[in-house]
Order: sequence, then C-alpha cells, then structure tokens
Amino acid sequence: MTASRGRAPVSRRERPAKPALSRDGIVAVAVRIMHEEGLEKATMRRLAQELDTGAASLYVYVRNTAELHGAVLDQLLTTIDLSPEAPAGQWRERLIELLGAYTELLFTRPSLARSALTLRPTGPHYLRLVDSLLALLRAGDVPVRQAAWGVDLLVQLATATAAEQGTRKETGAGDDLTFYVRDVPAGEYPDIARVGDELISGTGRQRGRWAFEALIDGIATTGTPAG
Amino acid sequence: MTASRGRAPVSRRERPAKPALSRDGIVAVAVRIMHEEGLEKATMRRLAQELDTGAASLYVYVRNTAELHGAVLDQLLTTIDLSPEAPAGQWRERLIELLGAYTELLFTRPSLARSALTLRPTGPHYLRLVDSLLALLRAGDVPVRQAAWGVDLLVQLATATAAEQGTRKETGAGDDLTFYVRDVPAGEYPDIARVGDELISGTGRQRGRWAFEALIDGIATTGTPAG
DNA sequence: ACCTGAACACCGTTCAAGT
DNA sequence: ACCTGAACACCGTTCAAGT
Repeated sequence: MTASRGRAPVSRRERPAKPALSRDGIVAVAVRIMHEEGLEKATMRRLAQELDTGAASLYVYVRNTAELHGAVLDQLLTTIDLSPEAPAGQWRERLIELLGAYTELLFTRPSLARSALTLRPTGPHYLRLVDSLLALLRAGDVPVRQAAWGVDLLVQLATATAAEQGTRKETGAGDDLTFYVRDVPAGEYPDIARVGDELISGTGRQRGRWAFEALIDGIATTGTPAG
Repeated sequence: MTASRGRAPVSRRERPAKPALSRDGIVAVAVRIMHEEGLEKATMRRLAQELDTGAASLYVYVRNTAELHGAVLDQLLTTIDLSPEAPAGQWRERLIELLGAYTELLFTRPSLARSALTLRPTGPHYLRLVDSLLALLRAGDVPVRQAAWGVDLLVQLATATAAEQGTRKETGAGDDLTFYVRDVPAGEYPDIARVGDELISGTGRQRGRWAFEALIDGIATTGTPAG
C-alpha cells in the first residue's frame, strides 16, 4: 500500500521497457515460436534474441534445452480437457478419446513429439493426464499393476505415433512405404508379399484407433508376473 | 583372368593408398564410429575426416544424414539371427524373442533408436525382419489385416522403448521418475497415489516382456474395422 | 544474484570450381 | 562423373567479467 508515489514503474525513457526475464516468459516465447514455426526454431539463441538478451542469460532459468521442451509440452497440455467424467461403461471410449487428443496435440508438432519421447515429462499437467488415464483404467477394473505398467505404454504409443507420422508428413518420406510393399520381391519376402496391400490399408485414423483398442485390450487382459 | 600383369594396383608411391570412396565404405566407417563412440559422433564431417576427404564428397553416395542412418541400421540388423523356425505352438515365444533381440540391439545405441523412430527403414535386412515377424503372426493364425497393422506396432514399441530407456540410461534422467511417484501430492493426483510404487515396479526386462505380451495379445484378439 | 559478450567446439548442406 | 574447399547459416553450453 506504500505505492509508487508519482514515479511510473517503467524505465526512465518512454521506449518500450525491456521486460524482466523469467522462466514463464521464456517458455511463453518458446510456445509462440513453436506454434508459428515449429519447436525446432525455438533454439536458445533465437529465444534470447526475441527476449533481447544473450543466450547465456537463459541458463539462469532453464537447465538446458531438454528441460525447456518439457516445460513447453506441459504448457501445451493445458489445452486438453480432462474434465468430462466417463459415463458408466464408457471408460474405454473415453480412454481412446483422451489418448487421441494427446496424439493429435503432438501430431501437429512433430519436433515436440520427438522430444517428448526421450523426456519423461513431470510437469503438473502431464501428471494430470496420467492421473486421468489411470482413473479410466480403474473404472475398467484393470488390475492395478497392469494399469500402472500400461499407462506408460499408452502414452508411449501416442507419442511415438505422433513422432513417426508427424515427421513423415513433414519430410514427405511416407510415400516410400506405398512403393516398397509393391516392389518387394515375392520370392525373397513371401510373408510381406502375402499380406500385400494390407500393410498400407486403412486411414491413419482407423489404424490409430485400432492400435489403441488393441493395446488397451492387451493391457486389460494380460497378467503381469507376480511380485 | 587377364590379371594385373606386374603393376601393383596401388598408388604410385608406397604411402597407404587413399581408398576410393563408396557407399559401403562410408557406411562401414559410420558403423565403426557408432560402435566406438555412438552414432551421434558419426557426423558427415567426421566421416569425411576419417575418409580423408571433404564432407561434400559424401553427398555423391548418400542423400543425407537420415539415409545414412537407415543404412547403418540395416547393417546392424545383419547380426540378428532369423533362421530358427518356431516349433509348433511356439510362435508367441519366438516372436517375443525376436522383438527382444531387436530391442536389445537398439538399446545400446540410443541415438540409432531415435533415428529409427522417424526413419521407416526399407533396407533388405529390415524387410527380412518384418517378413519373419509376419510369418510368426501367421503361424499364430492372426488375421491378415491384424498382422499387417500389428507388425508396425510391434516394431514401433521395440524402437520407442529402446529410444526412451536407452536415452535415459545415457543422460541419467531416469531417476526423476523414482522420485516423482513418491513426491506427488496424493490430494491432487489421487490415482497416481493409488497405484503408487507399481508405477516403477518390476525390472526393465519384466516390463518389456509384459509389454510385448500385452501388445501381441491385443493384436491377435482385437478386430479391425471391415473394409 | 543476475546478466552479458565472447569463445569453444561443433553441425548439415550447397555451390562454384576444378579434374 | 567425381571430388573439393569454402561458404552459408546455423547450433548448445560455458566462462570470465561486469553490475
């Protein structure tokens, strides 16, 4: 309450004051650049440039690039709506929906997906997501250890799918596959020849949905070793 | 048979002749460096240096770094023994064994695993592996579309697991997890608190094996959409 | 404590010029 | 066709020196 009598809390001259650095500020700029140009452009040097400072200054607030990417992921996770309770008997549907939302989120940010794969995120919003997934598995009466081990698998599938598909969409490397299944010599690879076009059948959505269904089924029904 | 009469096929002076560049030669050096120091050291510049040339010269033989990594992976895949036929009724065991061998191969080369994840390999030895996996799924009477869609998933799980675990082993970032499951406030994340230590229970091997079992079960029993 | 410029030790890829 | 040096356009991180 002993306020700033008279003197404005801005810098001496009228020029736009250089805002103080902060972890949140750095992350916010990284998120913006990611949306506009992709995470790979949100380098330490670029961030520093946008914040009108030197790259070295950022290291006061973030340990390294990996940690920064973790913070960006957690920020992005705020956009996933975790609130809907699954109606009774609908846990499977809701689980697939949630995993689909997470996949889609990463799908349009392939470089974030690639980072997330080697990150083991620990941010609050990531923990919220994991907690929600566990709640749904519990609603489905999945034994506790299977749920605990399985939740990792589900998230990994989502992340890896996004990293893989998203990157290929980016580099246009996907068409190789369409080619190779047809060009494969049937004599040398009889089983590839046998399944033929099934290797590339279905839409990305259909395959993604089926993948989650299959993995959830396996998690729910396959017993873990005792211990 | 019109052999090199008299003149030795080496360079004029006795100095070690600079061997001609070739795609195989480049890949061989990359494989050696990967074994000795990790794939991340096998950069274009380093390769060129070892081959006593400029980095630009390599681009005559490989399109880019991604393609080079694909060739390295295929080379490494020659070490997996695909020959054993699965005894009747043992397809599941053999499938897990094969996937385990692939995982282990990548596990000690995390940077290769990370590359493989976004690569969609098409080398002959990779196709052999896929063919073998498909043969085993056929031996298990898995419907053809489920096998075709599932084989991708199995390979992805192996690759992602290796990339994730291997990297953490490398950077020592894994211990975070051990911490966070205990430090998580039970009030905010009730389901994480409920499963508690199960989130980190079991050895890497046990979890890996269970993951493959669960996914194989799901692939074998979950129907794909008609079409 | 926070911030900085400069340095260290690198990258992948392209290109004009040579042979 | 193959090979090259040099250039272009970058990286992450550390460190001594300032405030």
